[in-house]
Amino acid sequence: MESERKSSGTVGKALSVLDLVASFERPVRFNDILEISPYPKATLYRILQNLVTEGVLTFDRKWQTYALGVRLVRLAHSAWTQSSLAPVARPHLTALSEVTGETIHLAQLDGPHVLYLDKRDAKRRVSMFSEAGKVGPAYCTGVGKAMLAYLPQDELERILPQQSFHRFTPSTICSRQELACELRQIRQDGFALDREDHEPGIICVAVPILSRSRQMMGAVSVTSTSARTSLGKLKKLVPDLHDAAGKIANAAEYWRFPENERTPEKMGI
Amino acid sequence: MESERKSSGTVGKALSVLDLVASFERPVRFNDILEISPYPKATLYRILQNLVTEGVLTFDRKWQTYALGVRLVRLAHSAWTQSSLAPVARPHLTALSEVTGETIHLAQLDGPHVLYLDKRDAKRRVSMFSEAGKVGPAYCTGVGKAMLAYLPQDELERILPQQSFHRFTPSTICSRQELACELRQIRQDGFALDREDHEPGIICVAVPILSRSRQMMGAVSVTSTSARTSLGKLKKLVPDLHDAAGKIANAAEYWRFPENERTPEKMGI
DNA sequence: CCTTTTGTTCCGAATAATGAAACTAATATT
DNA sequence: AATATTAGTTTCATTATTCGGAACAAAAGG
Repeated sequence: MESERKSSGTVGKALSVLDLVASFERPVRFNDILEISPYPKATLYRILQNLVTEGVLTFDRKWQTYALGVRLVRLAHSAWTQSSLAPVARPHLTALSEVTGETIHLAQLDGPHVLYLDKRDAKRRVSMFSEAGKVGPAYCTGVGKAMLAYLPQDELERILPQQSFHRFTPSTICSRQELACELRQIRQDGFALDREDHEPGIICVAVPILSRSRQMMGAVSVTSTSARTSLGKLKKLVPDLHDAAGKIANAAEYWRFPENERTPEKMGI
Repeated sequence: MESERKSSGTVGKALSVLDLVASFERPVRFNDILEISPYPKATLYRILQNLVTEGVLTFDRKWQTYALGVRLVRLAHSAWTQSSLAPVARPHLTALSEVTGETIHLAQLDGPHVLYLDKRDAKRRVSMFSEAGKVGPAYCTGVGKAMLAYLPQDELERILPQQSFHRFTPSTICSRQELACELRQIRQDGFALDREDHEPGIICVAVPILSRSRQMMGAVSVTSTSARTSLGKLKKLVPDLHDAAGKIANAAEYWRFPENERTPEKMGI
């Protein structure tokens, strides 16, 4: 396991420690965290204690383990409601899943990662909490590539060095050069393909969600298996995807300020 | 709007500001936050900037608004997975919802609040993200009272002063004395009732989830409307609730450490 | 009983946060 | 258009926290 980059501010350090704890999938002991943390023992100790008293970490004194606290769940609910595309996108995802009959994903970028915010299963029609909040790599997923392709140059350059370029399958993109080339292609086509880049047998088409001012807000995708369908057939769904993405972008722009004390006109858009 | 209590540590302040932002249901401007914050302008400004650079808040420069960032959603997913009862309780909630045919809630305490972690609707069989993470008052909900009743004295005393005792309906409990009395009754009965305490027409039975060492871990409830059923009939479901709560507690104790490097025996339980 | 590993406390030095006030940029008012 | 008001940002000397090496304590393992 690698050690994270040392953050500067006090809150940055605290958050980085939260990330460390989150990187385990189980409650962890002090030493587990210490081993992968860039902080000296005493410092880490104090940060952990701090986080525990703030209720954002919990400490199980019986097993001497730390785990992320439920306070975060409450904050995340607000985040999901007030700042992600999820609530606004919900009806459109449902519609899309009915039209296509395939698995649908809604994602946004969280730093260098793809963060899934909603999902419709091919069978089950409803999204689940346990799916939202998952992260994946950006350079080798449909939604990830669709988003990277429409990111402003400066942000892209900040994010690219943080991609791992790990080879998951024979068709995974493994270098900045290849990726740059692929992104150009995506901008030309208006959609991104996942040709079993991340998981063998899993293919997908994704389109970016763009605001009227062409700002990249997220991405939607349709996923399937190469056994059930082909990339060619999936491509036929691109118009439906663009349609959904457009509707989501629109809905987001209009619903963001329900009580429009400040109308778009006033702000000069 | 009231101003929050000033937290001591640097991270505490940062978190309290996050709470402030979360307390709005929409993106907010600097001054909106300033008005309800206990911090001077410059201080709040710096804290906000910090949080933005950490990615835990986002700033929309077009509208000059702050909103909780998606980074929190990722952290919450880990919290939900590694520290809440939700993943472990899931199958048991499903079973309970099938037996009762009514709405089921799973909740834990988050400070003085009830935090809902999962929900099964009477109709739709699956839980949704938008439901998990919601908070409610503890003193006037079934799950809340069930949990308070089994809280250690010292923790209870820390939490009680933080209850608002707002009168939502004619039957809401509005004082510490009444509540203390009700909690005694609950400990005697082993279950809590919501007699339209919080919302008119909504009734519910709740039981605490207790570990083998009688530690309170959370609560489960069955909710219905007074139009459809009665408290008397709901009470008949108490055995099913206790059954589910017991199973959840068991599952939690055994599944908490999947790879038991440290077995309960070793730890001397 | 001793050794090793793991967790906790101390305290002077280093760093970061504080907040009043001055300043700039947007709106509103006359 | 000029002025007043409100909203947002920067500065800087002061103050409060955090840092982290090292010593200490407590378990776990021999």
